[in-house]
Amino acid sequence: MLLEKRKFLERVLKESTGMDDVQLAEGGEHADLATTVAFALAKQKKQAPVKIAQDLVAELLKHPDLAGIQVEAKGPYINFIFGKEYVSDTIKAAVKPGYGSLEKKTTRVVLEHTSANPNGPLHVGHIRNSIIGDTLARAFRKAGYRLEVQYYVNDMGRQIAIVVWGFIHLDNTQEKGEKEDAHIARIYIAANRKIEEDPEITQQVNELMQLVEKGDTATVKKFRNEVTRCLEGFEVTMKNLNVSHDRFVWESDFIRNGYTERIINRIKKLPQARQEETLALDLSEFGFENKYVIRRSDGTSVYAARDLAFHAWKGANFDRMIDVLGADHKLIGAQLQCTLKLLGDKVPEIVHFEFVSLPEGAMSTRAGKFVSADDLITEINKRAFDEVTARRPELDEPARRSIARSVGLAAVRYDIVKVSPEKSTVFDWKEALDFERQSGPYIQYSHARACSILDKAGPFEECYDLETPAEIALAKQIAKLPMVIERVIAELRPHILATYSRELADTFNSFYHFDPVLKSEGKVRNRRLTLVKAAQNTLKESLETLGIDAIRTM
RNA sequence: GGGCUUGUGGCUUAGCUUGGACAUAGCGCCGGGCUUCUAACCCGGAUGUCGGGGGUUCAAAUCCCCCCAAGCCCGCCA
Repeated sequence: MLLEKRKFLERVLKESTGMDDVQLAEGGEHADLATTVAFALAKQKKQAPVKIAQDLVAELLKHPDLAGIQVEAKGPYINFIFGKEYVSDTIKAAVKPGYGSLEKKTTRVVLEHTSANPNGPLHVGHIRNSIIGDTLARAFRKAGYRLEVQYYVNDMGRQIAIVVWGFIHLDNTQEKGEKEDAHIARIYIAANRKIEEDPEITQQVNELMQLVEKGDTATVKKFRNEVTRCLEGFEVTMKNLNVSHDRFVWESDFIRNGYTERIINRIKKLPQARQEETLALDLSEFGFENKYVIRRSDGTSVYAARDLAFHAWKGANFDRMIDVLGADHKLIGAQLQCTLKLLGDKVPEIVHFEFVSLPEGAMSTRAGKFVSADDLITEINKRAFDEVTARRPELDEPARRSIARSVGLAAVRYDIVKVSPEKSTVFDWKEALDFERQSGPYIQYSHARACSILDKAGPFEECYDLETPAEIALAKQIAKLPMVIERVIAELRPHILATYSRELADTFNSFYHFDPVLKSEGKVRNRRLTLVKAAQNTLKESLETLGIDAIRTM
């Protein structure tokens, strides 16, 4: 497909020009691939770029391996346009199940995402992490990697101590039908109010934290109990979002199993270590101004120490580590990477995403200012159900509910994954509830249309020779999927797949409009049905990699 | 104060890592299209000093410098 063709042309061009960078790029409407290498050569050879392009094309035309590829110079640009064989090879590959998967690799990858503090329900900021992380996970599996997805449970933080304090000292009755994580948030918010009124409580919270550090059985049990309840709530939310983890790793385990002590001992030996009352690292030579504290003066470890232990453990068990973290972790992430490098350990690749805020400002669990993921899902399912009911009144209620669930999920996931991670966003109800173009449901709809055609068609003989502009445009869009998967992995940017899937749906809808399938006859009908099958399969593979249900009807 | 990220038509957004052919698309706006494979659709039109200024280059939304604005970060918190 395009991926192979690109690699092939890159090699041929390198041989022909002697250039290291052959500047091969997508040619837009001019070509399938194009190069501007003539400009660079112009300087070297002191000739006009147009002439160089012409000469290079003349040379390339003699190349035996380039048969079937149209090569032409358009001014200084050299365009490559692939012929029938490329199109038919694409369709042959794309009708097969699993299209877009890359070859199996032996690399073991561990990917960590979400890892929200268990002090309240997941909100629309947390699920940006979940959805970016889960989409990356799906892309890694599609790209042939061996992958384990982990959730790092922060079970010894101050926030959890505040929750536990609240459960001991405040009215902690759970309201009827109240979800575990919502219950915990309510107590957490109330406890924080009390602390504001009475600063003495902070002392009691500190005592709870010290008891946990010491491993006091009763207190540890209380912490574990509340955290477990909160995680149960998270798992319901994540299941509703098609997000899953293979393993939950508990922070406090890294104290108990001695890993934290072990890494602290290794850190002590670093030349950057400064042991005074505290153990800290001086990373100023790497541009970090403040000292990086590893152990408090009272001998207890800080979060950073446990996090280092966690990553040392991951590094020993996996070839590649990927963390999906909010932009607020940029500094500590960089300090962590720096320290692991000094220790000679494997360093994680960190994907940072910028914040999601509300129109009225930043979200805060403590202040109770957030839109929970559960509320979003409830609202969107309601909206989707109304929409399905209006469009498909003939379907029974369970069928409409099922479609609505998939459509709602598609809207939420796509709305979040389509934006580049480095962009901060403001949560907007109107946009989140939109099912029109540039939405997940739009892509699902194209897929459902393709399924509908195939269902009505009955058996047909596959035919791979395409003719019309709309057919060929669709085939060439289909050809890009493997390259898109590779780019998502290389750049760790899942929104690339979101953009691609939307463009694929656009191209399919244009084809659908211009080239009738079921009404055409003979060979034309067969080749269009084959193309529809290829498009349907490519849409399905793309949607599933985005974690969106490829429903057959809607 | 220092650091990181962002700034693209009224709103949202792709492209920026790898400079190159008329800057991507949606919403909204204007005009068309359902007795025809699902109109959650399609076709056409209007709308842009790519935050501002300077520089590098044959060529800058893309690279460099300065400035402005927004978000985030700078704890013996996690």
